[in-house]
Amino acid sequence: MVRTRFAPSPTGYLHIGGLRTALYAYLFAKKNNGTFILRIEDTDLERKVESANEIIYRTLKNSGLVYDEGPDVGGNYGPYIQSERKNAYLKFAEELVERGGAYYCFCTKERLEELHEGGALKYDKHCLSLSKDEVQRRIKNGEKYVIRQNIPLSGSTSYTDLVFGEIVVDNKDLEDNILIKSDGMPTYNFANVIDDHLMDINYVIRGTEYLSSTPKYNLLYDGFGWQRPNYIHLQPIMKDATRKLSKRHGDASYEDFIKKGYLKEAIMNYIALLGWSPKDNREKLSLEEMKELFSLEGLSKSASIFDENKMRWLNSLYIKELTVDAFHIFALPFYKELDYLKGYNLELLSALLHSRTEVFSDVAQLTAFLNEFDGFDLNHFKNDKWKTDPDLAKKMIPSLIDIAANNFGDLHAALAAYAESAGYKKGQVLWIFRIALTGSPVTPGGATEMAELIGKEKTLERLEAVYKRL
RNA sequence: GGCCCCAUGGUCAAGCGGUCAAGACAUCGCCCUUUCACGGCGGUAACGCGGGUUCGAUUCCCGCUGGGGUCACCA
Repeated sequence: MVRTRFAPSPTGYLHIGGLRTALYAYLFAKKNNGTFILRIEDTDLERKVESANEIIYRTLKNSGLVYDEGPDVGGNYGPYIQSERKNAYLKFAEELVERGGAYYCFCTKERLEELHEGGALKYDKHCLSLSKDEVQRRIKNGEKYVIRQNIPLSGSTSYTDLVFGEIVVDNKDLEDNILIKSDGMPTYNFANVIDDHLMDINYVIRGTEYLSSTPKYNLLYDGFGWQRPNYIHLQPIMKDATRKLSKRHGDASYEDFIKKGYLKEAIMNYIALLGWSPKDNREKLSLEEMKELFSLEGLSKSASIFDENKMRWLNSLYIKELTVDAFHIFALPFYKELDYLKGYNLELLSALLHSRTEVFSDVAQLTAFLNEFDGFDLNHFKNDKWKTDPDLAKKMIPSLIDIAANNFGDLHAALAAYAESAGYKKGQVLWIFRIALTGSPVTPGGATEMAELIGKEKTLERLEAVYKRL
């Protein structure tokens, strides 16, 4: 039975990199009919952000990564928040001390600093030599202490990572890290191992920042006589060639992308492809399909750079699959942001925008011409293909006004008839009509569609205004 | 700096000793067209460098270079 876990620390919003780790852990579990667990790692009281837990629950649920066990859904291995498990850790640490895998340390911050300033690369095991009696005495005296892992000075520790293969690290390169802090809380190093064991996690999926420290954790498993889990380490998602995607630099959060008008299907689909590819190289995949196709062999050993362009493309694919009605519901909040849209037929607008929108926030750009009409560049009338220019526009517009005033109900036919009788190409008439009406060479639809959207009254208003400028 | 990891087009990526080195995004061109977009077709563009091993290396080994990670009472 496969049991995987996603174990974020609640320090803020959930960003794309963390979400992808969660996605892979989820997919691997589901692919193997296993269990996916959420555990909150909040042992660092100082960095803890109160609302962060809720954001994590919400993001995971909204994005479709339903966890089988977790703080807010329960399970047989609870509690699922480390701060609520505090009492358990010390007991295990004490057991490990008994077994020789750890020891009490009373060294002060000052001594540690001196040590480093003296050129020491790691802790010198100073307190390892303390006798049991002395340790007991000093604890009784109320001296502050930590518990450190006792790592052998020689030999090496290795393990097989499921994506990177065998990793060997010399024990001398490992430090006697602190397991229990002086505030009584465990460090990540310790809590992580204890909880993974207690929760029967047998596949640990996490970022490569742990790749070379995993031997330390394995030594802990060994020290307790526990079975080591399997490890799957993931390379990070990068912002560019040298920088990791980070919370700091703005918009790497899942919820920010949703706010920008990305569909969750597109986000999940895209991040799945950043570091993994299915056997058949398909690119548009639903969560269900990913569950089916997921395999460890498809995981990449190198980091990948986040490319919003490609996510936009995927998003446009998912938007096109929406019905116009569904599109309209998604678009509505974005329309509301745009005051100038008041009074327009928004259903009609949605129908026009549906095939032209990659991300919903694009609607501002796509409809800008409705707001920025006055004073547009008259050179837009110039079109090489249709051989039109402002002069031709000036000549044509009085007739166009006439047609719009009298044949608005059947504009297209009327304009076509006019073109024929006046000896113009239909394209010429329509180009000039559209520019005169919108002031923009790029519009979400043709001349008559724009007229329908803008309405008869305003159409006439705009045509006349343009004529005056010419 | 020590240790660990990585290295195919601008980007994501197939490839796992013999390929004209896939595909996708982006980009460019053409077609379609009532503009734009959609759609269709096509083009440009890659194995970091140097040694081995081999009849033959993008693929295996070593070194270099480049990049990342890690060396906390953070996770």
